[in-house]
Amino acid sequence: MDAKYPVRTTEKTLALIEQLMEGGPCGVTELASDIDMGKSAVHNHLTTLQKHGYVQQIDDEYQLSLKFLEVGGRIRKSMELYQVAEPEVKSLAAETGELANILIEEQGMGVYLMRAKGADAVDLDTYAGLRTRLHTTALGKAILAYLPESRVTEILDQHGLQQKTPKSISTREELFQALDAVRERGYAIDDGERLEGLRCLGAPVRTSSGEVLGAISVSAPASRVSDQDLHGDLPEKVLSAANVIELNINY
Amino acid sequence: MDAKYPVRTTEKTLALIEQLMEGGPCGVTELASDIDMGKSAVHNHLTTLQKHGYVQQIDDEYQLSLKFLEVGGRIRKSMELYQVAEPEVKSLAAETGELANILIEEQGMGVYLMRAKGADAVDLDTYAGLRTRLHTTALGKAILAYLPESRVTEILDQHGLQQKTPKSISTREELFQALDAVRERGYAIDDGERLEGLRCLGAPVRTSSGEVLGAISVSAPASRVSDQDLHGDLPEKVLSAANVIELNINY
DNA sequence: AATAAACGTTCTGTTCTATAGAACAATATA
DNA sequence: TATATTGTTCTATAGAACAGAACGTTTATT
Repeated sequence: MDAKYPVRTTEKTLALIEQLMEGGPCGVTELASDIDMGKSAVHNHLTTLQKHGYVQQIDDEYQLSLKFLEVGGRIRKSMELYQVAEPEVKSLAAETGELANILIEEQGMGVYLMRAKGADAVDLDTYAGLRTRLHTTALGKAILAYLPESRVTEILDQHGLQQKTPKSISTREELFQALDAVRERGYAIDDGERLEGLRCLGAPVRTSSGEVLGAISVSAPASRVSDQDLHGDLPEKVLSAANVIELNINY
Repeated sequence: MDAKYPVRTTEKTLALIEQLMEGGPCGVTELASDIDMGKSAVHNHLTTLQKHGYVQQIDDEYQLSLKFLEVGGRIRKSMELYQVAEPEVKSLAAETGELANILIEEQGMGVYLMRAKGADAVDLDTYAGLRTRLHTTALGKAILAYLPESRVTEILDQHGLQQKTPKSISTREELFQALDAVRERGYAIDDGERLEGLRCLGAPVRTSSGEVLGAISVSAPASRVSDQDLHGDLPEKVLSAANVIELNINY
């Protein structure tokens, strides 16, 4: 995590990539001033990245290429959970007509592996690869509830409890109570904690030995999800999908 | 393309990433011998990449993280063609029940932006980010047909005409004839050229000024696509979807 | 049309640093 | 218990990254 002997040149390349990602296509001079490097050095880095396909030049501007999507796509494709869960999450979206997601934990953050839109799905700005704090979503809470407590506190120490909406969980006590509730029910609920008016229901996906691999969820506008749905029909569907995934993973 | 003053350290980092992508999770020693570097140097690179979230350590092995998916996802999301075409390609898949795709050209290669599976869709090993030779697919031919001829020959010089199946296009003459046919019809056909028994129909997406932005397609097993479909019903649906995309892009 | 400003790119000497190799601790193997 | 193999720490030196100056081109200004 700390890198005792960091490779400074690599860090500069990464800073450049980050800047191109945040700021979009850019010329050499502007980029150089943005990350505080000389023009020639930036030029050398850019042409090197271009040579290997990570950057391309369009209309006198440099920009990141879809090589990153290729690398990311291959990594995702190689993940067993993704292979198994993908068709199930799509069915779940089709069946409910809403938005269905898979999330995994990586470096203490939640990463969306994919989303599938049913016929009436809301259009959230989630996308494959998006990172989110675990405590802010039903998906994340479903994962946290089944991680070792030591790991949970480690994650809290690292990332804190940033609030998204007034309803968000803001203290550790509150979170641990919520996680207890998740373990009791077997699924997690987010009632407007991440986004006002949005209700989510997430269920963990675990191995036979109890290790948590990720979570799946359905998100829908509160107007379409009654309190009754939230504790009856919907959890049944999500838990059933999670169960099918677990069975297929454990052979 | 050539990088007159390449940053060698960055190239080593990229070689390491490439090796981790091809070979999967790996220890320091093995990785060092794979790419012919000292153990300590590899260790420094890995911890640097880890510090910035591109690599993670699991069970005494280093592996690439989904950070790449995040970067790739953000790049894709920022592309206007993707934003506009995504819902249309999904409808196309739903409507036909088959597999629908978007492809764009990047650095002379075709890159899949997304795929959408209809109810009966075949399960090809394509995925978002996958790169393919342009002359081997209906999607690629739809793009090549509307690129300037100078650019087409440039691409051929760079990437050649590798054959995938006995039916593949193997000479420049053959390709240019095929591209003429595409321009005449307005859509491209792949009848088993990429994969035996698979038929694809691709249509270009162009701006009002005639520039090609990419192509969309439907792929289906030959058993479900009659010769009649291939020149009647199917092109109509694909062309109509392409047209909707074009209208939405040009405002 | 002439001039100036700004750009991307080339090039080199100096400064900084990436790296091999040796040594260490920790774990696995015999 | 001894031996091999791993990941990691550390440092001197070989080597490379980079600032800055200069170049040719393009764009903006007067």
